[in-house]
Amino acid sequence: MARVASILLPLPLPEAFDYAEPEGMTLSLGDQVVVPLGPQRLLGVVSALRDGAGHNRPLKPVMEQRPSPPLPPNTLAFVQWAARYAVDAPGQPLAIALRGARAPKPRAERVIAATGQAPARSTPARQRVLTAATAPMAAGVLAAAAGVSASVVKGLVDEGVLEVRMVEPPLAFDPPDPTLAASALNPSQAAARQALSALWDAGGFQAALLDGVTGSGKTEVYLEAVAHALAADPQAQILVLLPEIALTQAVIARFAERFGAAPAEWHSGVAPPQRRRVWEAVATGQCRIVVGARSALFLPFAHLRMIVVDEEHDGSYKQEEGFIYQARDLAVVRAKIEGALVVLASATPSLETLYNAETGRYRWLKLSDRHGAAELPDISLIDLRETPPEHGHWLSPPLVKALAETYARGEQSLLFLNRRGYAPLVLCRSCGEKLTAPDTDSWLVEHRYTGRLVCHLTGFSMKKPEACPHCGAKDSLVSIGPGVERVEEEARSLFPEARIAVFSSDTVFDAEAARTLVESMAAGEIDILVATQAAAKGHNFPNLTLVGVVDADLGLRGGDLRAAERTFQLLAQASGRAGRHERPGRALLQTYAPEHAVMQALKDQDRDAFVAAEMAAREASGLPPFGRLAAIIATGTDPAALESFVRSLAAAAPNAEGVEVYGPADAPLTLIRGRRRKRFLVRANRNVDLQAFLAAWRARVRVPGSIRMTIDVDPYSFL
DNA sequence: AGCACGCCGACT
DNA sequence: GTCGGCGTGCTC
Repeated sequence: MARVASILLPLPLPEAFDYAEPEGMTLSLGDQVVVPLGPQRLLGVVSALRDGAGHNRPLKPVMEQRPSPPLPPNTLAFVQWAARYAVDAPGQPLAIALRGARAPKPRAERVIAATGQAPARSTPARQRVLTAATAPMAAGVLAAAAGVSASVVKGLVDEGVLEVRMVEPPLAFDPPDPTLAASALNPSQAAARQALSALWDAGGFQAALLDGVTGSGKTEVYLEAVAHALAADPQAQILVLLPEIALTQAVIARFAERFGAAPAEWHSGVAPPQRRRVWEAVATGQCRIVVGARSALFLPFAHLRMIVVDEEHDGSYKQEEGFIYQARDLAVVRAKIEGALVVLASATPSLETLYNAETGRYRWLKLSDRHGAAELPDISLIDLRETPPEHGHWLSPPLVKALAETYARGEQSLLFLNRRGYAPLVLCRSCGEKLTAPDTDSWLVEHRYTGRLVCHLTGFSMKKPEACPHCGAKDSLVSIGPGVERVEEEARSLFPEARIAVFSSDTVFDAEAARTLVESMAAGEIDILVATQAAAKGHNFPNLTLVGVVDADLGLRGGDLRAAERTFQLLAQASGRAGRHERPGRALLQTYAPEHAVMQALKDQDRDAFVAAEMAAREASGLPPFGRLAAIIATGTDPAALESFVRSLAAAAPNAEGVEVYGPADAPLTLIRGRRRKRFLVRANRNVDLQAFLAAWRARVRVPGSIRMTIDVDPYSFL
């Protein structure tokens, strides 16, 4: 009797589909297979095998068993766990896990090599080519190295002096050498490294919080912990997660320097053939270290022993679209499944992580010393009610004075404002209309560099109109509020001689541009840098001694659960940029609410006070980490259909002890891309199986085709 | 996710 | 009178 194979497909299907194992094929769990689905052929993974006796309907056979490495059992288990956690179809995380397996294989490369034969006629150009052709290389590279045109190279190939070879790209990664270049650690770092090594030696699942202020040298500590693991277990694989791609290059360079071999890189910018190479090397255990963004968590590690989540508090770990997950939380789960050590590192840990550290679930390792001679900056608050900026300006007199002093001393300043563009809002003086994107009710942001109005939510953009599109009044549009471009304009008018640059995702759109700007800042070629949060983290500017936060209250106005926490983290990071070397730094925060607990805690550099106040508030209302949240968002183009759906959804909510359902309510962003949006918020006690509740609820309703429903477990965005 | 089937507007 | 818009539903 033929066997039945359950095949998990990378599609939003509710379950695995069954296929027949054909004659002459022997499948194993995790095998990559190609199966028919309707008219298409799809790559899937064997998730179960059983005897075919008693099957009740004819099954299509598996078409092909791929020779590629199988998905390891732990990875499959993790994919299934993640799907249940997110209350989504297992095919969603599987699609992420197979992203490398589905990429095309790296193609053989054409290279040119010398044959040893001498040319019949030698010319200076030909001579230069032969001198340059020391090793096989691509034709274009050779021509460029010799400073000749492609035709010289081609002529030599035709004559047989050079030949074309096809070279298979290397699949293997160079092994890291843990003994190579150990960092010198200060006593505090050495103690933390010791503790991490001890946890690793203890074996099995272990979790630690590596908690140290900016500049305390967390990276060296985890590098040495990685070295310990690599040396102790020659099979051990290590994953380092970073919140954004911009940081990967710097971390990869550190690893390459420390271990003499570059680790594998994994994020959305990696080319497909390279992904395939990484995927297979990770699945076979050949690749030892991966540095990547959140999706690297779904790589098919054969023998994962350690995961580092750097900047664990960073909101970028929350994936908000498609398959919705929090990579930091799933990293802990993956470590549990693998029996590995997970290290969460941050200068401003999330309240969730601090809670776990306080309750002893995570080992809490504190780094106290700031590296070298650097001291923490002096932080003071500027009360904008007492010393407001001039009308239409955004820099208050005390901040302007500090900028002038810093500039006069030949030192650098950073003006931090977490707002792209010139002005966040454009309105008509004549009719009062706020300009919004079509089919969306979020404001259009004015960008002066490009002369356009941009919707930051949908990417819609238009040329700034001459007249109000609503009432037709001419020259009536006014720009309200500041963005980085406007602050730059103001700084230029105050300091016309100063070298001023803007660092935002509009001026720095890729890793290369970021590196160039960071280097020129580090080299002292910029006096005043105006930056969004793109520049708040990770970089080290020795001559930066003043950080001015233009609008410290910005984050507090959002009114969502983590507003205070995020503001504290962001401002602590931004002000931590100042004075990281010999010179003392200072940070000035412009605020209308200097008495707010967040501002006071920042001024006193008292993280513990902030955390204690915030924890007490969360505990009193049963919010995370003391309770759990989920959001349900329903969208639809037809308001009446949406309304009737959310009514039926509300009516279907199961009754459960320790669970409250709020809603339906209009989402703060009522309209996006022509779809109206409604939200429910679910709050549950920690001991409630929130996923089971949500799954049961969803099973009770039929979602009409015109309505889209999204479940967001542990939401970070409340829009 | 594809892809097909199926009912309502502007064209040869 | 058709070609085609994408709304709805199914794929082991």
